[in-house]
Amino acid sequence: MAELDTLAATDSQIAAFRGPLMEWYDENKREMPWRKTGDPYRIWVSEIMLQQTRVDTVREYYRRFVKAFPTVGDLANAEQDEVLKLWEGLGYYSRARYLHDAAQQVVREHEGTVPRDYDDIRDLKGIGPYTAAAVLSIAYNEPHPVLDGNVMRVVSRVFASDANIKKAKTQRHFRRLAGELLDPERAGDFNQAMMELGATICTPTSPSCGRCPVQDACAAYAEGEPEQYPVTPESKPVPHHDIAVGLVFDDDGRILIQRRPEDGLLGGLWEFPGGKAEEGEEMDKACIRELREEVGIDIEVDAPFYTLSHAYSHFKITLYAFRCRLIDGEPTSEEGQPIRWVKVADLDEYAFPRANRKLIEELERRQEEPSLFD
DNA sequence: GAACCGTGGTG
DNA sequence: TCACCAAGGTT
Repeated sequence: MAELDTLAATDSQIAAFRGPLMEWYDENKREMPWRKTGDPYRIWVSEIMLQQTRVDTVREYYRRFVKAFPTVGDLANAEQDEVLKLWEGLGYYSRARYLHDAAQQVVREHEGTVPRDYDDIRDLKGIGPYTAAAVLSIAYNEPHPVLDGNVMRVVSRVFASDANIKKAKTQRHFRRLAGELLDPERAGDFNQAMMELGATICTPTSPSCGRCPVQDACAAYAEGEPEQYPVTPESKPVPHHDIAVGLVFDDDGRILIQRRPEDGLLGGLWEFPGGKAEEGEEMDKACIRELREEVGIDIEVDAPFYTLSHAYSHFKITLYAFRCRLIDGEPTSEEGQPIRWVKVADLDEYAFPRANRKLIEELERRQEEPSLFD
């Protein structure tokens, strides 16, 4: 096994890689909405949405987003609530907040033009090494190699490197190797070709080496077991929490919602108030306690409403929702966490997390069938 | 360096 | 069913 520091692309390897990859890409590239434009702003939007998110998931979100905000200026002038509503369901909501902030920064500091300089674009919130290289290469054809999960897998196989891809040192060398393979004349196409190869041919399990255009340049293929690359460390156990939330109705049939703090999990989204149950605590008691602590009201639990399981990025929950009535107190808006009474029909105007959306769907279902509302 | 940050598809 | 993981970035 070669050491990372001595690993390098040979001339023959580059020759067997660059040309065949580009030919394959020209013949096989998939159609994507953001490939119909040369607008650096739209390419930027697409790359933010594509972070840790599949192409097929992004397509529709992208279309709606650039229709609502055709230019950097339009996005900069938008309200955060409007941006988050368009991001609802896509996940990693800090991406939307950062993109919104960065658009205002581009208007303020760059006259509304996406920077072409690496350090300048890296200064924008939400743009790291990958996105900077992606936008610069695709929008401006600047020769920066991208290193995403696909490229990491391709590089680890081409060079048969068993280095841990979670380590910064490994990524530094893999980025260098990707740069050695890069076609400097067609940087944007080359980067997209690398990612598309990883997504469609050089897949994590059972790669299609028989259809691979760079088979002859691949050391892992020569070894016979490309699936053993890349090497990743074993994952840790995922924690589980029980969550109690209250569907609190007032006398007019409106329901109480609260916006989450800007930072952290689901930041800036609206939700039904509630929180984590304590060890051994009954869920209805947890609901009463949380509503007292979070919004300063006394409520009575009418009935269990719905229970669901949900997985977040690094923990899992079981969510217990209860139908509640306001007994005493006026809901108080904590700092940065405004509350609002909303008609069920108007809940669609707000951005909610998925788990809450499931509750809303159930609410709407039972409103159409009042008999289901015990 | 490592924890944190969503969601849906996949085998 | 459930662990894995996808065009990563921030703190």
